[in-house]
Amino acid sequence: MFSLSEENYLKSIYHLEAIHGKGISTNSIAKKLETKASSVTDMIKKLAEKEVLVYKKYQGVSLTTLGRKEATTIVRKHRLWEVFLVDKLNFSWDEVHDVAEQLEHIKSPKLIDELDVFLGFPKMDPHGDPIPDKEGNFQKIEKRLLSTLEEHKTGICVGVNDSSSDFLKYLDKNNISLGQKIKVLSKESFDGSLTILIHSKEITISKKISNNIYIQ
Amino acid sequence: MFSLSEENYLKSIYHLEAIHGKGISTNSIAKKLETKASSVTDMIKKLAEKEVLVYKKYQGVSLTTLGRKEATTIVRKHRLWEVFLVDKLNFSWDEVHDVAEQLEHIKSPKLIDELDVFLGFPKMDPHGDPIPDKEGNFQKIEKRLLSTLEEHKTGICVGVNDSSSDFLKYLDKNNISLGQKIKVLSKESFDGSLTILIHSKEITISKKISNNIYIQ
DNA sequence: ATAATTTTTTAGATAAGACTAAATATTTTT
DNA sequence: AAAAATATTTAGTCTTATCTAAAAAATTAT
Repeated sequence: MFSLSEENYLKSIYHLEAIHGKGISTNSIAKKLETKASSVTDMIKKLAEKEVLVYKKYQGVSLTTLGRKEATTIVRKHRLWEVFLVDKLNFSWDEVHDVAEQLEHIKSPKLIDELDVFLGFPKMDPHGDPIPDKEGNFQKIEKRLLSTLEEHKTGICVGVNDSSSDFLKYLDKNNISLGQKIKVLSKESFDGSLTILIHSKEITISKKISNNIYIQ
Repeated sequence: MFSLSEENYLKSIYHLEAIHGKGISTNSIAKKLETKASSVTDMIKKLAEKEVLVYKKYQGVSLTTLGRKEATTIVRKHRLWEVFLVDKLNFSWDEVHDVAEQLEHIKSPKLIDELDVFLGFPKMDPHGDPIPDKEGNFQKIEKRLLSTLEEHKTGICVGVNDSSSDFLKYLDKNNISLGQKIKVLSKESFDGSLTILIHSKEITISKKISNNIYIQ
């Protein structure tokens, strides 16, 4: 059984491994969890004893199979709760994160599997992220950043890279949502900003924005 | 904002006040929470500083209006989640308590009010206990213990006094559920056991059982 | 009303998890 | 390859919530 804190470490390391591969540094974990590197060292030692990750002084950490399984379960719970909040309780996609962050720590295998049934085994959460099934498997969808799309080409928004309320509200304001067609009209080479066509309206978005939108 | 531990103290004191009135003893709180009296003293001081209860050394404690409001909210959350688990996720009434005990601590006013809407503003939880509304009001239902019913009289089961899985499973096994008609055929004066008619079947139940069933 | 018992509080200790500051490794720069 | 900069770990402290053991107050019994 893992504490709330341990679960949050596992989840963060899992997400960091998805981006950077094995060998996650103490500092990057500290940044992600908004804590201090010294706290991370302490916790890492504890988690290594529980055999959910491998740790060698001054080298990064890597999840074991056991650790990855545990982390996947937490991610599954988080994303299923997000679907519940949006589909059943009228939450918008920018309101779900903080609540799901709490709900993901509820311990009850029956709860989460019945929730999955109740929701109709959804494959995606409201931000386009895949939901692992009971066994921890999920489909990896093809996607690329909007910022990599060439001029005059069109893509369909399939996900976001940042689930903060601020960013999602910005997207809402500009009518950018999942399934939305986006055409790149022009690219400014100086700052990487894009002028795009969305809902037959032209808008210009910064590189930072286009770096957080996934298309297909 | 209250910690998980503080919330559990508030809830226990609230339930104890409902039975014994104001002035709850350190020891009774300790028993209810399965902790030590010394721990209770510590926590009581803390809660008194937060003005959710009144505490005077060597005298019991009483909730303030603020404290009662906070406790009512926790009870509301607990009971709404129980309804959700039974109505939507196929839990039986003996499986909900432990999970609801976790869910009641999730912090999000929107979550609980939307859940209330989603469930259709239920007035009762699966054990027949009333659910406080958004303002903290709930209807107090008339009820008495089955053990107080006279011989040859009939009542309808409207609640239970113990929500432990063991007790509820016993009731299931004997076809005793909410709304069920129960007729007392005879009362054994020696040990208080009752022979009752339920579902046109005669069964004998101990005093301890009849002391945990509410009828109307 | 005094003794015995029970209840409650105090004092001091412990564990989890976080922090600061200092020490030690490692990496990067020059 | 030494110096500078960065990253990581260690050592010691703090907070929250708990515990045990002992002291103090209140209650009950004689």
